[in-house]
This record gives sequence, structure tokens and C-alpha cells, in this order.
Amino acid sequence: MAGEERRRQIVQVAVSLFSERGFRGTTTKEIAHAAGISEAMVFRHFATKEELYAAILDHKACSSGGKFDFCETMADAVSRKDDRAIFEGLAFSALQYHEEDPDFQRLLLHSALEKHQLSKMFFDQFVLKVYEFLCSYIRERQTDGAFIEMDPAIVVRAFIGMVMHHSLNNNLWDPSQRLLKVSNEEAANHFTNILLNGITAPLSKSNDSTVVEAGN
Amino acid sequence: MAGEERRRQIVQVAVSLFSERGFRGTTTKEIAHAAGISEAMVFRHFATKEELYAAILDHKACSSGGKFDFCETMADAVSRKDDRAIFEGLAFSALQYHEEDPDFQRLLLHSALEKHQLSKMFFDQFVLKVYEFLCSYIRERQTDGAFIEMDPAIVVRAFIGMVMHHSLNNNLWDPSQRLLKVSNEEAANHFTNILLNGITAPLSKSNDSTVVEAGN
DNA sequence: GTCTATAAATAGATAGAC
DNA sequence: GTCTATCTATTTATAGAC
Repeated sequence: MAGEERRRQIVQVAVSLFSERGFRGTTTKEIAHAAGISEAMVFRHFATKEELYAAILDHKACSSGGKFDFCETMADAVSRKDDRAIFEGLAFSALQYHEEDPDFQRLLLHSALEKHQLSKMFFDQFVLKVYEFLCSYIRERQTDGAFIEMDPAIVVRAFIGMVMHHSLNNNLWDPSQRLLKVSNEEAANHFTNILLNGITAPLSKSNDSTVVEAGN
Repeated sequence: MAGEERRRQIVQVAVSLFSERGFRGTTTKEIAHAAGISEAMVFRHFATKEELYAAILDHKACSSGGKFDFCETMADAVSRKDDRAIFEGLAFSALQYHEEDPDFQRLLLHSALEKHQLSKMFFDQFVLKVYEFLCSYIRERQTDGAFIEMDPAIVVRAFIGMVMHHSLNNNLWDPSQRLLKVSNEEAANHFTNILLNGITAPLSKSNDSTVVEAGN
């Protein structure tokens, strides 16, 4: 196998194993075996285990950095002030992303617990931006009188909390979904209902009957 | 030091280290050093490292099983149908508990990622009961016409999500609280406002103006 | 109950042949 | 580019003296 190709293969295998068992919990021998090569080959491509982890960082940073460019995706909904489209869209794409790539969330958790860089990078490059984006939008809608007065950050915390915790349940705590089994569409819809009902100002609420209905 | 006392000390030290660095990430040498004894002493009290982990399970199961007997604590609020007291009380005590014992949440996460028993035990003995308790209460209030019709489990998922995700942020993702800094009282209050506003039926909502206010 | 010394297994990492 | 063999440090675990 060619150098670059093998390199990518090793990274891919390592992502899968690190996400499953953590950085410390995964041995270079296991990685080599899973890739169908000898340990020496792993160290030919990556001088140290840490360097392999760094390569994963790059790999994940690139792939997720691109996918998560929600600011543009949401630009239209923002200009229309379509609250529902924004929150439901955000929730749905987050749930969908984590369902399609469960490794990423696990990798992130391991990284946060082990105090590696990945979680900090993700936080700075992504979470921070989501908060800024949503907070600024919420502030705007509060000025409009559409949302009640409340620290926008806590509204974002509440909403992201519903979404991420649901994702974490599906992925980590309750993979067999004993507690709750809903499609991502339904979940995004219901979380958005609860949030918008919860923060929409009484006056404008009566104008928008679709928000009050639980949906489905 | 006496046998039992030393044993408890080792467990305590191990909890702290396992929660910080995970089971695989913590060596028996580190545990011994942190306890101010030799490694041989650790293995005198616990035949294997796994056995030490099992002792932690017992220790944590006992201590948290007692503290988390919310069903009784909440019995009064339930009989009064005091929605706010129930949700705000639950949120506050969860936030408070995790703030006072951050090790537990980290230990639980490590355990879930490493697929050890602790997380499953916690899930079965505690999470499941909270869901049953809250779902049955929500169903009752829906029958009363106080709450809108919606799968109770998703309401619980949403609320627990706000609370646990906030706790996780304080504990793991954003310990310096760059994104949001609020007291546990405020957080519990705001999350409850959002939830109750979000699920309270339109008719009874106008009766309860305190819910609409963002509070402080 | 506590220690030092050490065994046995495994980890990360390298050397050198092909 | 790939392997086998090997080195070194570390980890879990034990033996035996005090």
C-alpha cells in the first residue's frame, strides 16, 4: 500500500479504537493488528503515539470544521427570522451528525476526560461560535419583543443541553434506547417546541399557533 | 493504620485518581504514592486492580443511593402538584450534588466510556427511577389539562438534558465558565422557567404569571 | 501492617533484514 | 513498504523480611 494511503488507514483505525477505548486504553499493537500490519509500520508513519493522536486532530478538525459551517447554512433562516428553522435545523443536524459518526462524540469525551487538546480545539473552534451565533440571534429577537428577557447564554445552554444530552443518551448511556426512542426529526421538533414555547413572549405567542402545538 | 481504615483510605484515593485519569490511566503505583504507602500495601487490601474498582462501586453505590432518594423528598410537592418545586428542586439538587462531588460525574463518564459496571448500575438504580417518577407525574398533569400533550419521556429528556449538560459544562467542558456563569439557584430557576413555559397548556399558563417571568 | 526486592507481562519504540 | 526480533521502561502482582 502507498505511503499516504496507509497513513490515512492508520489514522482511521486509530480514530475508531481511541474513540472506543480512549488514548491510554488503546495500544499501538492493537492499532497495528486492526490495520492488518505490524507495529513497526505504525511507528514508521508516526514517530510516537502522541504524533498519531495529533494526526487525528488534524483529520477531525478538517472534516468537522467544514461540515459544521452552520453560519452560512442558517443565514437565510436568520434573515427571515424563522426561529423554528434555526433551532430545529441546528438540533436535527447535530443529532444526525452524531448518529452518523458516533466515534466523534466518544473521541471528544475521552479527550475531555484525558485533558487532551481535541476537546479544547472543538470547544474554541465550534462550541464558542455556536454560542456567539445563537446568543446574538436571541438578543435580536428579544429586542424585537419576540422572546422574553433572559440571559441568552442560558437559553443556548438549555437548548444545546437538550440536544447534546439526547445524543449522549443514544450514543453512550442508553444505546438500546430503553428510556426513549424517537427519530431525530421528532426529537429536534419536540425540543424546539419546548424551547420556543418556553422563551417566546406571551404577546407574539398567540400569533404563532404552530409553536404551541406539540407537533406530530 | 488499622486495616479497615487503610482500606477506606485507598478506596478514597483511588476514586479521586480514577475520576481524574480513568481506570486504565491510573497506575497502582500512583494510587500507592497518593496514599503514602507502598504498592504492596495496595495489593494486600485488594488482590487485583479490578477488585479495587469493585470496592469503589460499592462505596459509591451506597453513598449515592442514600442521597438520591428524591421520591420521598418530592412527595410533598407532588401531592400539592407544585410543578415548580418539583422541577426546580430536582435541578438544583442535581447541580449542587455534582458541584460538591465532581469526581462522581467524571467517574461515571469514564465508566460509561470504558464500559465498566458503574454507569450501568447508576443507570438502572437511579436514572431509570427518575424517568419513571417524572414521567408518571407529567402524565398526571397532562390528564389534569395542566401540561400539553407530548411524550412525557421526551419532556424528561429535555429537562434532564438542560441540567446535566450544564453540570457537564461546569465540570468538564468549560470549567472556567467562559460561556456562562450562573449560580446553581439561578440555573435551576431558569431551566424550570423554560420547561414549564414550554409545556404548560395555554389555558392555565395565564393563571400563573410567575412562570412567565424570567425570574432571577 | 509495612516495607524492599523482584517476578512476569506488556507498553512504546528501534534495528536491521528483505 | 513491510516484517521479525529486540530493547527499555512501565505495570500489575508476588515473596519474604521486619
